[in-house]
Amino acid sequence: MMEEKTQPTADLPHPARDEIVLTEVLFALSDPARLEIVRQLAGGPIEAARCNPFDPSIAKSTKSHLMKVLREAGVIRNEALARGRLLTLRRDDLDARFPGLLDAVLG
Amino acid sequence: MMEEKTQPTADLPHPARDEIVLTEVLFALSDPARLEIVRQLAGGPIEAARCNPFDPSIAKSTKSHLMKVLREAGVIRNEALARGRLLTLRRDDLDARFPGLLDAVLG
DNA sequence: CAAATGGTTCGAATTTATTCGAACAAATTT
DNA sequence: AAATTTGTTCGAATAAATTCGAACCATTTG
Repeated sequence: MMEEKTQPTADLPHPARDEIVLTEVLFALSDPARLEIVRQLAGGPIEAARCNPFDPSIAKSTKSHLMKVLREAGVIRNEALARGRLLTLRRDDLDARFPGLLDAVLG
Repeated sequence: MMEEKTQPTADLPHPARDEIVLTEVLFALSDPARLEIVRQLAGGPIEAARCNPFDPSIAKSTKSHLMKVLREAGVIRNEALARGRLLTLRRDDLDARFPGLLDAVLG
């Protein structure tokens, strides 16, 4: 059978609100680089290209992986937008699922 | 020179309140077994022997390690008490440092 | 004093996470 | 249409975390 090739501008899987797991969210937020991304997104959606994890020497595959961990935990949404990607903090879902958590983490 | 041998009932090091780091706290809480311990301690201090990480097949060295991660992150206090150890959630310190975080995590 | 209880530490083995470069693909620009 | 920009995925290398048993120790119990 043909192997499904990777689809770059494809829709990436996101957990539904009720599938978001607390320990996975905490883990996603427990990395300084990932937490910094979340802080940037707290001000509103950002295009991925404009979202820099303050370490300029980071490989783009590494940055992509940071986004993947956040996305799979349900912390951010990552959607195709024109040539790039739009990153959005899932504030509504997180607030509904774990009231007060995001506010506390964002300080 | 004599090597300092391990001191079992010794005072273990704890970070001061202002040394507690958010990402380390989040990491400590991101493990289900550790989070369960914290939930048990939310009701008040418990003797370590009475604090079970719901997996009965766990080695005692593993349990000790779980406590170590929580202690070094500043989440719990671990003090000598008679033959055993008394575990205390550092609620005051955590509330002062990261208001609302513990409440949000404990649900 | 001997044995049992409770718990830390060390070292080794295993499992997970991180990081990178290479390959690839879609949309845009030239 | 070719080149650029943007960003995912894969596989491999490395780094970190977890887990266990063994050794050890201090206090209490017999």
